[in-house]
Amino acid sequence: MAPGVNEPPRLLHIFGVLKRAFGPQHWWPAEDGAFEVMVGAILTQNTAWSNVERAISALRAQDCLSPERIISLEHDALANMIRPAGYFNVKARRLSRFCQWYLDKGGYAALSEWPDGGLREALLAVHGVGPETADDILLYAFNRPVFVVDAYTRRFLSRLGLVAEDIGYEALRAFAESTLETMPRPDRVALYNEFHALIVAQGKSICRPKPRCGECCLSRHCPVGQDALADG
DNA sequence: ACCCAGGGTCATA
DNA sequence: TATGACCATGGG
Repeated sequence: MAPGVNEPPRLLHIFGVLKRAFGPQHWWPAEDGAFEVMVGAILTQNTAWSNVERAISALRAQDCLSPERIISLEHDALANMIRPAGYFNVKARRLSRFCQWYLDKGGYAALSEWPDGGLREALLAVHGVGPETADDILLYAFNRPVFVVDAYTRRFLSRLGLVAEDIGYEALRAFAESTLETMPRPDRVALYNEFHALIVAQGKSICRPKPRCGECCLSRHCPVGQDALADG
C-alpha cells in the first residue's frame, strides 16, 4: 500500500481519541488579536507558554502590543519587557524585524489577500521565522489550512509508528496534510487548529515525567495510545 | 542540581 | 548536508 493511503481515518480516529481525552483546547481564540498570535508564535520558540504569557502581559501593560509601538522601542527596552520569555536579546531582534516586515507589507488586511503558499514563503524569508513559527502564524493568525509540526508532533506520530523518528519537518507536514486533503477548507483549518493543540496537551500531560524516555507517550504503556492505535 | 520548554541561526567539517 | 553551539527564563 502506498504511504498515506488509508491514513485519513486513522488520523481522524486519533484526533477523536485525543479530543475525548483532553477536551477542547481553545488555543489563541478569536478574541485575541491576530497580531498577538504572531507575537506569541515568535516568543514561544523553544519556550514554555507560561513564560510567554508573562512577556505578552508586560507588553500589554506598557501598551506595546502593536507593531508600531514595538518597532519604536529601543532594543534594551523591548528586551527587558520580554525578558520572562527567555532568549530576550534574540527574540527582541526577531520581533522588531518581524514587525517591520509586517508594516512594510501593509499589515493584516493586506497580508490576508496573499495566497497560502506565497504568504508562507514570505514569512519564512523573515529572519527569525522558521517553519514552525511560520505555520503557527499561518494557521492561528491567518486561518490557513496548515498542519503545524513541532517536537511533540514528531514524537507522537513516530511513537504511533506512523512516521520515522527522524522525519524532516516538510515531510511530516506533507504527510499530515495530504492525508486530510479531501476535507473542505474551513473544516481543515478548524481540525488542524485543534489537532495541534491536542498533541501538545497530550505531550505535556503524559510525557511529563520522562519526556524523552521513548516508552511513554502513546506507545504500548499508555492507555491513550492503545485507543489511538486501535482500528477505528 | 538537573532537565525541559509550542525553535532558529550560524559556524564548522 | 549534517551536526554542534548558542541563546536564557521559569517550572517540575
